Amino acid sequence: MTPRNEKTTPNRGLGDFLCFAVYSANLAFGRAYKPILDQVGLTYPQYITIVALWEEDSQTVGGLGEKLFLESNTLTPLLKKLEAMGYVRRARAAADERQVVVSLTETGRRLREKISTTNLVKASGLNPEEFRRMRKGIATLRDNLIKAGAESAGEP
Amino acid sequence: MTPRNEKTTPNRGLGDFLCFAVYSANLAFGRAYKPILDQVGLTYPQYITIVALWEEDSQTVGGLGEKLFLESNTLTPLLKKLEAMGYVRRARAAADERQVVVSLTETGRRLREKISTTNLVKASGLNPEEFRRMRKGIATLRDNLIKAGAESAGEP
DNA sequence: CTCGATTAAATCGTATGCGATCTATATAGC
DNA sequence: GCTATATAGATCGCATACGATTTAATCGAG
Repeated sequence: MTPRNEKTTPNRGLGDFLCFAVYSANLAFGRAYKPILDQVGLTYPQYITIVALWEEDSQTVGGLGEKLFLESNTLTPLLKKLEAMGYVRRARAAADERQVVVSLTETGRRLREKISTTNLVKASGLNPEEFRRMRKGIATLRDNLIKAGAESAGEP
Repeated sequence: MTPRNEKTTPNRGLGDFLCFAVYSANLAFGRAYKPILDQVGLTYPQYITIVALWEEDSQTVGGLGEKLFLESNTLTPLLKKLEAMGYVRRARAAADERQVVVSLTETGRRLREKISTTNLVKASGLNPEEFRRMRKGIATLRDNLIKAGAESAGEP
């Protein structure tokens, strides 16, 4: 019934999967950052959250989630840990008591000078131009995936 | 003491971080795969593990871990779930009882025909040539990060 | 003004990652 | 052949992700 069957499902290995390249590169980044972040007691996702707050302080949990592509179920526990460490404050918004505004403490702001990632940029092995192209390409890929998901979910 | 202080820590936002592009793209891939994998009851890491077994069946836990960049502490529970679902078998190697060999069941092999990722390739928005370049670029980036980590850890 | 619908966080359960440790097996020296 | 060491998985605890639900506050139609 199915002669020449092998051709229907070509023998693609892990190395042929773009998703695996991204998956494994993400693990590698987390491991590369670890020795640096250990010095200030941050995990990798906590660090990314701090970076978002350096860029714009005093954001709501929802606003932070939009930028980080995370929901409150992930962010709330993470932010509580950052608060317990003294890097951020969490306060209900006066205008809308449903919202929680997250702000950096002075200690949180000072982390910026304590965390140097220049070694990591070197470790990437990319020159500034390659670095920029790669970053843009991956961000576009991400946005394409999100857009396609939104379209197939809701109305096209 | 530190005049012109702003220049020492330039205002880089999330969008300037290659690591964040990779981090968020990885989340996006997991979400894009979800509706497809839900049909066969697999999670995204479980799927990647199955792909590794399609490429080469009957691997030890350690061998699988090398290809997936994962340790036994992550793989063992995942493989037990795949075994409970009937997609793989786990058996101690006769030659060396310390090793556990993981093999696909017939059901596990048949998943290959049931999971179609052509829609996802389209969703990436990349033509075959761009797709290939992106995949290679990210894999190289990953390998550079791993190499740099190994060098700074052990002897240079 | 009031009640149903909506929205923002938080909570809960499950599944990864991963450091640290444990157990069982295999190997090396003597 | 016996013991010390090394190796392969497994176990445990903690920190994300995330679907589903809950709680509390706001909004809106009447």
